[in-house]
Amino acid sequence: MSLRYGILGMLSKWEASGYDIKKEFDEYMSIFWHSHLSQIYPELNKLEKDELISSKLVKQVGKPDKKVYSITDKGRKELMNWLLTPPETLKMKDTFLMQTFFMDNIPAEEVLLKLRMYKKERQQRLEQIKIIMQDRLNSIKERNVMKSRILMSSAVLKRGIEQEMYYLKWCDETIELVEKCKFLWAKEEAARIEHINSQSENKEIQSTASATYTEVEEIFLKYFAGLVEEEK
Amino acid sequence: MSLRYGILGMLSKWEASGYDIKKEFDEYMSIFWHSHLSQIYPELNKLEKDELISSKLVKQVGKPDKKVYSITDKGRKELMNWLLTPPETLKMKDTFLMQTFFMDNIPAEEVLLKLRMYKKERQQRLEQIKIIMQDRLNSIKERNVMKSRILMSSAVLKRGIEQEMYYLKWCDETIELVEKCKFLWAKEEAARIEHINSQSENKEIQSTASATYTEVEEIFLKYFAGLVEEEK
DNA sequence: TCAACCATGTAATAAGTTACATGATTAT
DNA sequence: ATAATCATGTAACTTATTACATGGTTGA
Repeated sequence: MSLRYGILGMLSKWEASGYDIKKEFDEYMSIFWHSHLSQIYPELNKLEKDELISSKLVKQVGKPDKKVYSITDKGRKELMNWLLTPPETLKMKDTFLMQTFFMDNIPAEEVLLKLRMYKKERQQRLEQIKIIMQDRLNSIKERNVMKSRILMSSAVLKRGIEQEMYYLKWCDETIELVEKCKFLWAKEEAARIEHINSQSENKEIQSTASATYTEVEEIFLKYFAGLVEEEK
Repeated sequence: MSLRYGILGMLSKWEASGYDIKKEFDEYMSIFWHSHLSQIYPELNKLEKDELISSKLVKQVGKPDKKVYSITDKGRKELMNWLLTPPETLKMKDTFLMQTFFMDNIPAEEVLLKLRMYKKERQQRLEQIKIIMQDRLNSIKERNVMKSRILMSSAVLKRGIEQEMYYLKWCDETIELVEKCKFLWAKEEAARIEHINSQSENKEIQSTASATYTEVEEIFLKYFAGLVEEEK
């Protein structure tokens, strides 16, 4: 349902074609939403049928013609109505974090490799979004205008940048954690091999399979510093 | 596709029923994923048909019987394979941020109301997740064990807490920003009314419709402090 | 010349959500 | 009494993704 309002909101700012809207979803709006063209085009047709938007054909030179949509009064009312409605719960689908959650199943070196690769991905994304922000801030300064619209979209932009910044920071801290604790994988692997070689005394072996918390307490507390309330 | 591996990964840690898995998705795993029972049950059947997991019926007293699933060797191999695979791109669907992006369309007081309400929601979620973390950390300390499994799930937990903490901080800062800048809404509203009353000189009116950047520069720079690189 | 961009769509499939169905137990 | 928890599923529907289809222009 929200895609509908994402498009409607977008058209409350500027007139745009389906293609334009997709670009906005990929750039600025990618902080909170994403969508495919094959979903946007049918949705635009539905919105037009419901008379929340209207279209006009614009002929272009050197480029294919395009259908430019604008919001109607009815559409504006519908948008305002939705804005006063409680939001749907946040839906996160973070496959990388899911993999991380289960990464004890692969060797420590592979874990480090994955974390470093992902860090690069986040870093690139942060650079992208920082460029968008600099451009925006410069344009506001140059034109010397400030509107509630600019204010609210800037707030969202800030959230987007922070999200990336802190994800990146987490990557760094987690790489450090795994580097300091990779002996855990070696210990567990050794215990597994021992377990195969002598299956008779498996109870004794299981107790040596894991390290004690005391061995990593300092590293662990440093990793969680600032998040845990100190108990007295 | 990832739900499949979420379940498989879950079963690489403990044996569980569909109902148990759902609880884990709602609690610990909610940091990176969510799923309904009506999606989990069919997926479990598929996984069993593919021989990645196996089930046994466990009779219970005072409770309905349950089907407890465990991962097979084939399943463990499939999981490891997936773990070495690049993750799908992060998919965020944040309806609240979407609304925020378009909130210039509703009065400033409504914006503040929405921000304050959402802040409470995030706050409650943070409290929940902090309790989960405290329980986890205490149990590790008590039992005095440390395994790579605990390490990796703790890393994910940290990310979850940070996410909530910084979202909450953003709510606070954005509430402050809107409070300081709510005169923008009043100004734009006044200009709109003037525009209706005298449609002849609309060009002149549009120039007074928005405030200048200079009027809010100090507030704006404070809001973005730490995110923007200073230009010399 | 080959990829990328502009531009709009449909069709098939996959994934996710809500509603329906059943039924026992436990806590308020 | 009534709601919540435990437990497993199916059916209908909505949403999202990938593949297919078309075709001109621009830049490397």
